[in-house]
Amino acid sequence: MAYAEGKQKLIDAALKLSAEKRSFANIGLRELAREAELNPNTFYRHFDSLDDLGICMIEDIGDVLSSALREVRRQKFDPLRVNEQSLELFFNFVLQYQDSLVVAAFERYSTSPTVRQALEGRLEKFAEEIADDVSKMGGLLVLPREVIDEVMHHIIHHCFRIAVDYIEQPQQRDAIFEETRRYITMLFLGAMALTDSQNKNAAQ
Amino acid sequence: MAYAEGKQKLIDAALKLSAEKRSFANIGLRELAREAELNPNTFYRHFDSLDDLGICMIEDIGDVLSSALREVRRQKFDPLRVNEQSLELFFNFVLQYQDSLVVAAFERYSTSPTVRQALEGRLEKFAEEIADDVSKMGGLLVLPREVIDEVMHHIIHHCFRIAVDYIEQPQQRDAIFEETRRYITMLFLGAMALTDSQNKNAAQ
DNA sequence: ACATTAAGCATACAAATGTATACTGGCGAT
DNA sequence: ATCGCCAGTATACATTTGTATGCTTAATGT
Repeated sequence: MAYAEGKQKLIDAALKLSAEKRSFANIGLRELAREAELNPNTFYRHFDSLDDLGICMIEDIGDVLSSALREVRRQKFDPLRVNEQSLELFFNFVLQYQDSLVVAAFERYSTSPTVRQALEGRLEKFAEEIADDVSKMGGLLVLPREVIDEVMHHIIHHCFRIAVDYIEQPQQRDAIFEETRRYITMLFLGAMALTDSQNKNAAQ
Repeated sequence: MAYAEGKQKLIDAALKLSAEKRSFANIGLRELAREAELNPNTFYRHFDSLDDLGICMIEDIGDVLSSALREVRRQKFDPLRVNEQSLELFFNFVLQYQDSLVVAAFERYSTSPTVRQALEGRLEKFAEEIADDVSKMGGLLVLPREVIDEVMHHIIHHCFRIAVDYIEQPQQRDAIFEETRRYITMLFLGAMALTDSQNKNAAQ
């Protein structure tokens, strides 16, 4: 069963306003109701508090991004030759879900610990999912799973950060694209070198 | 000439409240005056708007961190063997300037574009300063200056992000410390590998 | 067919907020 | 000695906010 009409309207309004104002924290209950074209008191029918709504919003965003990302990940992805194609997929994805991404990026440092926590969990899940893909297919990669996780963790955080820049600075998009590709290859190369040197040390 | 007493009080209050609430954006003028133990209207004597105060606050933070960091950077720093000592210095620095760091980390994604911009500028300056140090002393490092800049840029951003975690999750500090050390070595190793392979390609 | 419940509305009110106007004390320059 | 200015204050007011109470429907279960 989907959410009641009003509840969904309020969540949508929250997402929109959060993206606009770059903050969920200073949105008022009345402001929300206005945007959703509902009576202020209707809020109470669906939520206990603004925090409650915030968590619902994050979950909503998580679901949207999660299913969309699953689609993206069907594509081939060779981490050592990060090709234009897979990154283009990602950045298109970013542009398509602008609001969700901006809000997510922002709320990572947000006021409410509960909201932050909900978000952090989602992020780690993403990293794990992609690490799964990589480790399943990665022919060239001789990295242990834990290292892949570690690298993926860094990449996810990087991508989230620059996603906002990518959205808001259209004239810089090519540069960001290239920087990100370099970053990813750099990380994987570094991870291999580090793993290598540790193996040698252990063998001595 | 330093700021007038009241002005400084307001800036300090803003810093404190921002750190507490993890947001400068939803601090009210009256709330600010209350914290500074001043009459609400005194605000207008010193600032045109809350944004105006925000920029002053960022500059204040920047000055504090900048001079403190300069002290830290007097120490030796070998990027390939990131030793406990230099990282410890950094993390002690983080703990010492908690409020400033938390606010800075937070405002990077904040509401006001002007405040964000002011902050972004400061961050890049830090990265540059440290890159200077590294390139001056780095005996082992055969990296071109631009690559050092690039790596430093990533490191700075990483450090800012995890600084908040480091502050707020005391039981995780050792893990964060270790993760950061690995990250830095990984990045430098990767940068070297990447530069190498490009040189080879160019030589062919 | 009727009772119950969920979802929404209108009205109301105390509290807090931003801002305008007008006043006070101190300090430096003339 | 006093004039003007700077920092701070007091009072006032319209606006906005969160929330409480009670009313209307529409859907639902029995």
